[in-house]
Amino acid sequence: MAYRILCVEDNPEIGKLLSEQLINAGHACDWVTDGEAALTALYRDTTGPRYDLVMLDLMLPRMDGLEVCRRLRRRDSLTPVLMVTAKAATRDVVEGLEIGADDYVTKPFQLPILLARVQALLRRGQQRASGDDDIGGTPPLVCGPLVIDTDQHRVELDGEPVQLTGKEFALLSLFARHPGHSFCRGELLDRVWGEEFNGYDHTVNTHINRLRNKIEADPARPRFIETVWGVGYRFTSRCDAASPDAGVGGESP
Amino acid sequence: MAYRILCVEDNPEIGKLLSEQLINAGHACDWVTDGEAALTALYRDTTGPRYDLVMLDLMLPRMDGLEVCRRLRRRDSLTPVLMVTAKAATRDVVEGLEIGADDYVTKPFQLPILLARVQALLRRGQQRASGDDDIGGTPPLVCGPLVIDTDQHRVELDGEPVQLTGKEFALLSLFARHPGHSFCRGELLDRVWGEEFNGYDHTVNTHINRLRNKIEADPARPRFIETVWGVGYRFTSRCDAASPDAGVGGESP
DNA sequence: TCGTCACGTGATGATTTCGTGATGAATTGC
DNA sequence: GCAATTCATCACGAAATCATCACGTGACGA
Repeated sequence: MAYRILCVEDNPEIGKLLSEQLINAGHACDWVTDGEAALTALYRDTTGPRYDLVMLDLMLPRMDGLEVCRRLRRRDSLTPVLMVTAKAATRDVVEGLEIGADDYVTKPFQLPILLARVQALLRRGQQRASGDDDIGGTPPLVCGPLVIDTDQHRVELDGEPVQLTGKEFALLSLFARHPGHSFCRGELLDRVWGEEFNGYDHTVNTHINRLRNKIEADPARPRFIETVWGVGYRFTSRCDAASPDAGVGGESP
Repeated sequence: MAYRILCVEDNPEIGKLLSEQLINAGHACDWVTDGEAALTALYRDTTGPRYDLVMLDLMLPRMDGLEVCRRLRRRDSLTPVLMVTAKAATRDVVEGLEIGADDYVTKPFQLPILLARVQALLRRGQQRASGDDDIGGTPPLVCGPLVIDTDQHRVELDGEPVQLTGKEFALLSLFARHPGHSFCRGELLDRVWGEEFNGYDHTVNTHINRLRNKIEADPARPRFIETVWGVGYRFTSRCDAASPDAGVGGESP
């Protein structure tokens, strides 16, 4: 799938090579040659992040790459930054990473490695980007036997499709994006129903109940959605208890 | 900021070095020495993701590091993986990243760089957990073998989850946030039960008792929650007092 | 118009947690 | 040593919390 990448590189040979390769890999790549142009490009659109990844050289005309990164991070801590530079000293690498880079590659680089690192960053960044309202292009979320495709609004359990209603799907995908986090009922109402909804907390119970009946082998002993007493509910990524003796009424406290 | 890290490394020198350094940096680090143990540790019976980061050597006994990563990714696309290995060939790096690693460091490594990369991954992973919304953000509280995660409303002892009730959890996390401080019963009632509660002081006793039964190996000789005679209770300040045998360490009998 | 479906609410029974009293053990002060 | 506190531990009923079912409503399409 196509991602938007900003390449900041003053060396024309390297810049040309990189943008060609990135476009070749199927991405949309803009290439600028100095720090101020980089910031301009990054902030051109205020409605959302303009790029899914920034490749940043450090020694740049008009504004240092570190400074670009610093300013970017001041406004946007999400867009992944990959520093590509000749500065290979230990303290340079550490400084770059501490300022907010997500990865750091020193020149001369192996092109395949650089591209693989780009892919890894895009993959990771994309998962993060899937907020509560899902935009297209998000890869499915895999949680053990559960596959949740927010894009297609589809859920599979052990390869079998599961039919969920709107609220059930919204609940499950919220849970799956925050495995382990304990949500209280009010929080769930806010995030799934919307803050303007004012109904009863125990509406959540009913929906959790219906959801469990669809995805749990034994709804009384839920494997995915646990009850946190006095708090709310929590999604589990306890994937290993796949099927050894699921459903057998053994009592092992 | 304390995070939970799993270090998979069969070389005892490097494993020791890494886990020491990570603990030194304030994290909770478990160290295993082969691939199967890694998977076991990752998917031990538990709720939620067990670790915030996995450091993975590739050449391992019993199961290849790549295979570990592959299997992990089959069930969990979120936990960040940092490969640390001597395999430095371009195709190795590319393969590792493609399989699902988020970063790849070759041996011999510069320790400061490695630690900076760990920090960068944790930072990114934390945002991933919080996403565009503001969920999460509170790293777990680590007191030696005790890990208290307010976010997930979860407690681990020596890596094993401990089931606590609401009051028990509130008590323990209050204690853990003030190690060494002696709380009298009235103070505990005020801060855990609320000032409007008017019950008996010795209600606290019962809850401390129940709590000890769950987290102390020998409740009669408490390691965490000490009794201060005539005053109240105190959480041990020697948080690093790991249990002698059930530690994070490798397999040194 | 009717049937179907998703959803919210109420009611009921089951489960878990909580507070209290009672009793025995540990500690302190004399 | 001995009495007086103070604490640990256990059991039990009350209260809080949760699971489950049934029903009514409104939306939507046949």
